[in-house]
Amino acid sequence: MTTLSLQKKLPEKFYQRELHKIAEELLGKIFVRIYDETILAGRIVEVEAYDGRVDQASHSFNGKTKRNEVMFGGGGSLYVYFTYGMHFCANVVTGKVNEGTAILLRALEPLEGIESMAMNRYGKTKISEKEKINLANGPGKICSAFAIAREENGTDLCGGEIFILNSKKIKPGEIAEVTRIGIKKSVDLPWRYYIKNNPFVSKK
DNA sequence: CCACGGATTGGCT
DNA sequence: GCCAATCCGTGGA
Repeated sequence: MTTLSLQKKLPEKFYQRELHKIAEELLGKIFVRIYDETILAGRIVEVEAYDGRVDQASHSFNGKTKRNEVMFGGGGSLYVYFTYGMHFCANVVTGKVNEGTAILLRALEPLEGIESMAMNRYGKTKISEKEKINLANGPGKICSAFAIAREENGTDLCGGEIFILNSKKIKPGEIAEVTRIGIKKSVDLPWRYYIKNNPFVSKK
């Protein structure tokens, strides 16, 4: 193992704070899933914030439904949804109960369990550098590589086999704050955050 | 009840 | 750069 084991798991309190503060702090942290006795891990390099109180692009904007109820459950769990008939996307739920805020994981830099992630996504263990770049540089790709699907919706990030490890904060100057991708509403909110010059970011 | 379209991806032009 | 693939939650009738 690497230095991963020296890092601490982020506690519930980390998630029960202000959405955008958490979004920026999530950059650089390590998203981990223990899956089939293998450690899968990637550094978070790109996220997007969604706030149903003011943001029409958020799934939670029109209030609680069966689909989005996890988003209203308070910080510290994983909100997974199915879209375009074929992809899953994973969000870190933030804030207080009934707030309806979450952070979409948009890109990870693969760190551990790369062969296992490659098998999940490409059906093979040996991949090229180009395939490694493409392993988790998109919200649907993350879920494919980490085998995250409907069953993982609502997973507690503080008590199970999916969690986030702490790491040094990324300096403000290293963080880009730009508009979000793939939405039709609230398109001008600069709520996409990524680590500047990181090759694993989905789109510059 | 039914039609619409989406927080995407990858392949083809 | 454009568009098909492929479900199903959601909202309007």
